Amino acid sequence: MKKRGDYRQFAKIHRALANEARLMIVESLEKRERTVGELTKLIGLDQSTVSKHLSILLSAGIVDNRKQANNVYYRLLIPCVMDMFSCTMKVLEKRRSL
Amino acid sequence: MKKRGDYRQFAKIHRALANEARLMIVESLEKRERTVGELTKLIGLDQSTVSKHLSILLSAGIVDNRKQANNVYYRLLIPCVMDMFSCTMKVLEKRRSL
DNA sequence: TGACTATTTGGCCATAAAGCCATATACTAA
DNA sequence: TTAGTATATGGCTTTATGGCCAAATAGTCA
Repeated sequence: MKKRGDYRQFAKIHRALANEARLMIVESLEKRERTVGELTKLIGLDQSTVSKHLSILLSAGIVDNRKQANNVYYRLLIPCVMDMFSCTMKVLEKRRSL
Repeated sequence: MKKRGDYRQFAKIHRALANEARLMIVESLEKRERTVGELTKLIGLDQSTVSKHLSILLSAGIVDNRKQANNVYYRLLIPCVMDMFSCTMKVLEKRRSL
């Protein structure tokens, strides 16, 4: 990690994960792909809001999508994102132990 | 990862890493602790700005500090944060390959 | 004590993020 | 074609973020 642009990209990816709703989305995509409608029901925010969250995850490169009939299915592109969560969890544990 | 509060905490940690300057700070702390002054020189932003970035990392539980004479030394509390970067890098690689 | 150094805090401004509603687009099915 | 369903986009408001400057605080050393 050297160039200025890399930092920018890294920051963008972390920013994409810096929101409760998007974390819920990513976690729910761990097992299988889901439609926007399913995710909207799951998250409980306005459909347009969920759509915007998805476009943020998409442009960060964390998810991918495919269109089928009326639905757009989103899937997790980078499984190691879930591993990041285990580190995040360590931060929480450490903090609790202080 | 189940409770609403967990998502909030996770988001907070990722938000702390969602900024170029803070990423530079974290990376520079990988090898050794550093003073605010050293970090300020390294980052090239106003010293007060760097101080605020440090307090964000601190309250996220990512770094820790100790005071010695006139200086405050910051150190990386959770080394696995660096591992997260390797996943972030994978996101970038995947995206470039599309 | 007073001057000096290092760091933090408060105030302000400009920009970005997150939410909703209303509307537009894309596709399906009759 | 028309109606219906699923998703995305534009506009708006509120709140958060990131930067700087100026001032406050904490510690050192004559």
